[in-house]
Amino acid sequence: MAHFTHHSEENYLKALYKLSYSTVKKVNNTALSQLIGHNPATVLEMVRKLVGKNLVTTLPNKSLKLTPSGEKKALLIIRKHRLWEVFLTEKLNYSWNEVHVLAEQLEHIESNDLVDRLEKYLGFPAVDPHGDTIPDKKGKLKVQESIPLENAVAGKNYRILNLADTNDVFLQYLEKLNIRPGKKIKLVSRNQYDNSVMIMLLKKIIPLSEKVTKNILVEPA
Amino acid sequence: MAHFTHHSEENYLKALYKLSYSTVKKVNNTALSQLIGHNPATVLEMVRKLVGKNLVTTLPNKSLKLTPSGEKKALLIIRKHRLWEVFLTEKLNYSWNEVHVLAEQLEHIESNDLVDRLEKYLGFPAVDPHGDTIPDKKGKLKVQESIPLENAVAGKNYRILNLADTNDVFLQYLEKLNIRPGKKIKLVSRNQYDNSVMIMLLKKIIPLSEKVTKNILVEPA
DNA sequence: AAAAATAATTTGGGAAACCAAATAAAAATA
DNA sequence: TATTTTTATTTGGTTTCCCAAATTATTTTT
Repeated sequence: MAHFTHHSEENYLKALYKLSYSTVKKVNNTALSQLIGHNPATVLEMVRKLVGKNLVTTLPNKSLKLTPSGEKKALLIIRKHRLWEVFLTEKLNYSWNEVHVLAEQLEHIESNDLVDRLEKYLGFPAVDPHGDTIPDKKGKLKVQESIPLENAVAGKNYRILNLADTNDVFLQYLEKLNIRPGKKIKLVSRNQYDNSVMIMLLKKIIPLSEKVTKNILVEPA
Repeated sequence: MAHFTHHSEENYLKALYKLSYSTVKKVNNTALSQLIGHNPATVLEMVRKLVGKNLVTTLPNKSLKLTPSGEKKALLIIRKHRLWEVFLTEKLNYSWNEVHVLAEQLEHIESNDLVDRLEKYLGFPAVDPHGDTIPDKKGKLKVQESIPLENAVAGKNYRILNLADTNDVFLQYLEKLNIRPGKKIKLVSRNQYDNSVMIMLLKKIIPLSEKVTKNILVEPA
């Protein structure tokens, strides 16, 4: 039986992925045990199973690493998690700090097609409510370099990277507002009615229309 | 740990609920084993556990019955199942005959709040895509008085409520004819020879065999 | 009622995920 | 380097949900 094996297995993969990008000096059995809150013996057992499935490798110094296929699996789970989080906040009005627990359950629903449809339904969001980028259906995570300000998250800080429209009027308009690549801003709020936003730049609040936010590329800062 | 115990348990409750409203003469261990596809020994074990939790009782003649609290639990699972089915068809464009498998997974997500919000988001639908009524958040199911189209009266208007056969071929046949729960039809005439009927749907006359009319449930409209 | 058929129950296992406690190995420190 | 501390591994459990095969009711049929 397929059972809910995958449930546990997926949690291990996700944890290993997290650790690999965390500040933990060494991703070993102890670190993994602590993160997922299971006994080291249990963790060892599971890791061996994952090694057997070619999802994880243990380096000579005993630190753990996802194989390419393991990493892909992890990213596909993270994709599900983040898309469900978007759904919960955007459609069901959950606040962004209460969605995590629910998404932990939803991420284990077995159907890639379902998540692909969900993504489409949500309008292909670039980031989840926490501002983390969402891997694509192949498990590729775009390096977070640039997202349109349109898809940015209220309350977060950003650095302006690029302007996607070379129209002169547009550029001069931004210039007057002191908006240009390199500047640091905070997305204060978004108006659901017309998708305009308020940003804060150098202590000043500035309103920007949807058309403008579509053409300002930023990165989290 | 709470684990996924509930997952299996919930399936048993749901199965018992289904059986109690089916045409099965006696809801006993054998019937339950066959419906859920598990070994009789396994089923006996689970039933005993459920009896211990006061969710099921065994009558002196060994037939099984849900207690009030067991039935409520069952109905709350069915509520989740049906609301998720509505979501999948209405929002993610699944066709109504492919949502069942996915809803089987989604119905086990633990959060009543989530389903309540989902219900609100979907506009408090009365029925799922198959035409089955959705229990309310207290586990109450409104009774719908439906009659098979077979027994309907020529010349009267009806609304299709439900389809009594889940056979795929049957469902696809109806799908092609645009016949599904919610549609309004008129019974134009009945052929005494073979008990076939003519119905009118959207100005078009459609013939239906006796076998088909036995499995289409309608209410006067 | 006796035989046959059917249903319920018991018995002995199995796999998956867990754990605590003991031991072995490795790393850090004195 | 010797000692201590930390980490990895082994060993011997546990629980949950599942199975097949044997046994014991219980019903049905003859």
